Amino acid sequence: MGNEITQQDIASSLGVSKSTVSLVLQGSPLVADATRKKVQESAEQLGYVYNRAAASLRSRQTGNLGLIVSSVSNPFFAELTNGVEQFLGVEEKTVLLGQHSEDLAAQKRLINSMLESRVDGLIIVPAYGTSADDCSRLLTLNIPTVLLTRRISKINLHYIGSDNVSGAYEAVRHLIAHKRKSIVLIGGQVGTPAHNERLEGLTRATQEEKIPASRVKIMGNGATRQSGFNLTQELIASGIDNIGILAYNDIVALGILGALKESKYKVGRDLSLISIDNIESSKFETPALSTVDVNAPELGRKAAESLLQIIAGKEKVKKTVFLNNKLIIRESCGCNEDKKVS
Amino acid sequence: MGNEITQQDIASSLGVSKSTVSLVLQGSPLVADATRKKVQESAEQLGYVYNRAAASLRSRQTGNLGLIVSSVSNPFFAELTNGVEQFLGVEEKTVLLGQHSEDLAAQKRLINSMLESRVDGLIIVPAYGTSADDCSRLLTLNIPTVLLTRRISKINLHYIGSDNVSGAYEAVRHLIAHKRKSIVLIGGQVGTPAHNERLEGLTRATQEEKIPASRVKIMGNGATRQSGFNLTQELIASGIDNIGILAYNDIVALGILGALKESKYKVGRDLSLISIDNIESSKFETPALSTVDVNAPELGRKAAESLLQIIAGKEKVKKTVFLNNKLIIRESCGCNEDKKVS
DNA sequence: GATTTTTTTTATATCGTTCCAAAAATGAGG
DNA sequence: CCTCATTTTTGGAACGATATAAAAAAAATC
Repeated sequence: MGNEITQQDIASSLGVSKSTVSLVLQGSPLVADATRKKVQESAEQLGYVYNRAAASLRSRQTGNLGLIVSSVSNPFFAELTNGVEQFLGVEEKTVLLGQHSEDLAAQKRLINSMLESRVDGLIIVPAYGTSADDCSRLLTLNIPTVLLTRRISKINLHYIGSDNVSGAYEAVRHLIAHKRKSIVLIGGQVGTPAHNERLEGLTRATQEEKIPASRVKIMGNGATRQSGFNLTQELIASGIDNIGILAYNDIVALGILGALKESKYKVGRDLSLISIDNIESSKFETPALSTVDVNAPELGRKAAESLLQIIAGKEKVKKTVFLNNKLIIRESCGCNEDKKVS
Repeated sequence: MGNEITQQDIASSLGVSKSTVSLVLQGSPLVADATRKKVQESAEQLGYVYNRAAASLRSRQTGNLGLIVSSVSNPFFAELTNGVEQFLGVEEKTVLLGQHSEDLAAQKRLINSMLESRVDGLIIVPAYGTSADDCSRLLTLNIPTVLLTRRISKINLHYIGSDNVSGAYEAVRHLIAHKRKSIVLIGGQVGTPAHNERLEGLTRATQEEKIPASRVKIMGNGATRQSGFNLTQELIASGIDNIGILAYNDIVALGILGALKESKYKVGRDLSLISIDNIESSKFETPALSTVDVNAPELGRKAAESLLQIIAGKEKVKKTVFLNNKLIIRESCGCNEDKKVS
């Protein structure tokens, strides 16, 4: 377990001061080239490993960034995580990962743990039901924070997400273009900003197209595959007639697909289904999912990029950013069954 | 950005020494109950946040553990990550996440970054082609390390993985029980330990059942959905007749399924398919995948548990642990088509 | 060669905690 | 009340780096 090599050891081995060594290892331009080279060689040769904890104690920057998501087993969050990690890896930052599984207590523990680790900043997909209060710590401590894909009302924090309203709007317009007579929104946590926004887009489209409210149905709650399955079974039991389904997200859509597979209804022909997210596997389903691409990896990258900007002090004012999304037409809407619809 | 609250501040506010405060916050039993309570209340009231970097500088324990996987976008690694994180979260450890995407240089950067963060230990799913040399740093620095699901030859490190040999063996025996006349192994990185082991299990089964070597085919390389798709197209072009396919893993199997969907062959009827892993979505595919359950979350948990043991000094001798797996019969093998096979 | 300017190096204090050994307080036994 | 054992508290060094300001060395100017 031989004692660790420190900058002092390098300094001693060369007869220079540890200040000089520190400067070299920080990549400072102040030190003479010849000296720099000597130091680097000695560091290499001695097997020196930079000690970030020690450095951060004095410099007040850890290079650690926290990422808190629901669960990486959910492909959407996995893609988000992937995007974040990809960007930050290149920037030589270290990612502390936490998963709250929609448990507020777990989320609280995670945030606290990351504060103890003195993360320079934090990217959070807040758990359902997170209140402004739950984030008060972040505000009083003034930790650079970006909320990702889920907003919290009455709180002044940066937010990056997809434009849910326009996404849902485009999707529902397309459903209606397929001559579907009624529209059903399946899944999602009713009352959350994300659900409200999708509902708003849906409503705007149905109103524009004069679909009476009686022909619009909202079926919550839950954003899992299982809940998509269950809700659809309910729906089938209550009777389906030429409907257009907007799935809260792809995961829910997979459950919907599963339930319909066991029924007499054929997706695309008897009904149209469009969801939101465009996770990687959605194009491989049968039928391939028509879905609104929110580009999760890009969302992750943008959040990470944004966070670094905030940390660098270049974004004083809290911003809310909606990334554009794009309706991807595949099979589940019915575009391969009847004539294509623009 | 008001200055931070330190243990000294708590101490001053109560007129005790910072040593006492430190003891309380470490949960030491040495301090009197009344004092403990005072300190805890004051800490709470002042909004104190423990500084782990400072603590670890002196105590030489960071509570940070590194996890390096290929990519969390791959559901198998996501489930592994989930298991690890779940276990360590409860143990109050912080997980530093890294993804190498099978890039050796990236992996090297990640390992180095984690060493700089002074992780107490490391769980690694090594990138393809990782040599003993690439891990020499870990050995000389004597960092507690667990290799997860992928072995590296000629290196003395703890390893936890699934029993590939028996998994492949059981799967292939089942394929043969379905009266499939030839056996094809699709996907995987040929030459890696994991591939060799699965091949060994396959070979043992085919030899036992007197399938001549001429009726056994190995199709590498690649462990992605796309490679499964491509290899299967090749296979179809070269002609299929009553074959049993062992897919290297579920992801590859998804590609295989995709390619066959476009062909005249029906999985289960014209051929049998069994894969390895049992990722969550495999039961939802059409047909549902028959697959060898390796229980990825459990592998992750066990790796984490094991790592903590090693860190605690309770596992001096390097161990290689194979977790049991279990063949899960669903549809893709054909058990729903013809009579069930035991 | 003396003076000024620029480049390079360094000494010292400091970050917030834990460790250690010793001091102080408390309790028990006579 | 004194002694001894036990419990509780404490001061100060230490961990390994960075920041700061000043010193030393080198280069430029006259």
